[in-house]
Amino acid sequence: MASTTGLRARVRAELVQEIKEEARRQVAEAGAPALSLRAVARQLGMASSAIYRYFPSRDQLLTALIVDAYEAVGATTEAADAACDRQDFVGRWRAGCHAVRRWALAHPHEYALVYGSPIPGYHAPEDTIGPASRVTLVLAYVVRDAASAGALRNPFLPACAPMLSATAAAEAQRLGPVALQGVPDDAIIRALVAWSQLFGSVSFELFGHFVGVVENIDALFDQAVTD
Amino acid sequence: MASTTGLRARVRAELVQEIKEEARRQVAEAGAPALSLRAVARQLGMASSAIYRYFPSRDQLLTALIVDAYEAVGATTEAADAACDRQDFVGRWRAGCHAVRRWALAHPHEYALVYGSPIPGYHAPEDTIGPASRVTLVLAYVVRDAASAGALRNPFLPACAPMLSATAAAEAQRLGPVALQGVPDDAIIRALVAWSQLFGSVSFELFGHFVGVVENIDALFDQAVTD
DNA sequence: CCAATGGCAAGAGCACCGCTCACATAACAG
DNA sequence: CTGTTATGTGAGCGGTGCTCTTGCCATTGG
Repeated sequence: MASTTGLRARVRAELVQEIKEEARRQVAEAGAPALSLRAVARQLGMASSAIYRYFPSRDQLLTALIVDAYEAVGATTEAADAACDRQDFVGRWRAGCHAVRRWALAHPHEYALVYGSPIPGYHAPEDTIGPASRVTLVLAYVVRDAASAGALRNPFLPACAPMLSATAAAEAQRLGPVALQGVPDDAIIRALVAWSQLFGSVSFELFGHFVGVVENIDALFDQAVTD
Repeated sequence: MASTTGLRARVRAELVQEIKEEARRQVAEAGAPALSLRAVARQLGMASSAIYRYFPSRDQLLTALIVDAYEAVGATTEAADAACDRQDFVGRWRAGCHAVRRWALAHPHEYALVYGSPIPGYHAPEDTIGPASRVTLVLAYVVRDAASAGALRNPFLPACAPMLSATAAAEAQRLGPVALQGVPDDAIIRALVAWSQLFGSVSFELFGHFVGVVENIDALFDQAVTD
């Protein structure tokens, strides 16, 4: 059992990897719409039709890239969080947010792939929601840990909060059964707001609706919104 | 002088309008990438090459649609703001935000066109920045009016604020020379954060990163972030 | 009132795209 | 060794954006 499977399966896996690498290179260079199966095949020195032995369609290839991108940003965010003092909740939160932003600036096209406009006819298969929630879970755990440590500031939420509680609980349930147990509803909502704000500013920065400011914006944002 | 220009120019303008309408229909139906000049020409009963008499390229057609979309969302936002009591700053702010969100939900593909991932090789020409700032200006004016009326809450910004002041002033200058005169820097920054948060949550909702909650999220968001 | 100019539509054509299919070929299982 | 199965090939279909030549016909100048 020198090889986990036959030789054939191994070279196949390698080729799948090569195709994805070349495709990722093209996406990083010219964006997702410019990804061409024929160009990938040309670059790899094979017939264009051979690609279809490994990916049944262009969309499936893109899906694979999307999953990889989710995993990549999730991994860097987890790493940034793991490098922090576990009790420094503010630091962990900021580290996570900055990791997301840094990754986005380093891989703008891949960021657009996962957090930009979706492919028009595209519906995400189930394989993507797991990797997609990795980065979300990092921040959710920070909030949970802070809550369980009693480090969350007093709520200053207005009167409309009660009607939100039910939906907040449902949202927490969807995110992950154990992610947000025992976290006050208002904290969940504030975290949700902060979470969408993070990706809003990153998108604005990346897509050119901003000019400068943003490093400061990001540094300010978490300090103003979470605790 | 029954016609502003010759008859020829008028029928030309009509045809330009027809092309844009059909193109907008296609974009609204299947998204920007699915826009096909040939399909537009087919629908209009003309040869595909004839389109190029009116739009030099597919990108130019898309640019025209982008400008129109900016104007549309800007107009509805302005209308929503104009319908409010001028002194009800919270109400004006909320009305503006909800107008943006309502328009986005009604025209998801056009929203993606202007606030989603940019076309990869695309650089916005100058014609777009004017219409683009219409909706921004509405909210900026609300902040300015609230500031001049002294209705802004006390700042609760942390120590990093000073270094932001210069960039905030520059940002305000860029936005429009008269838009944010006399507004405290910290208010500008909070407005900027709120502004990106608005589009962040709208994008999340539209692009499927949310499930429910969002109506409440939006109602909550402005109440928590501005005054 | 006629003729010339120039905007306009049409169609063929180029290079590219995603994708399919029939066919050769190589590696595997028995 | 033989049959099966997975893999690579090339032609081909219909689609795309875009260019170019050709010819029509309305507007305009004389």
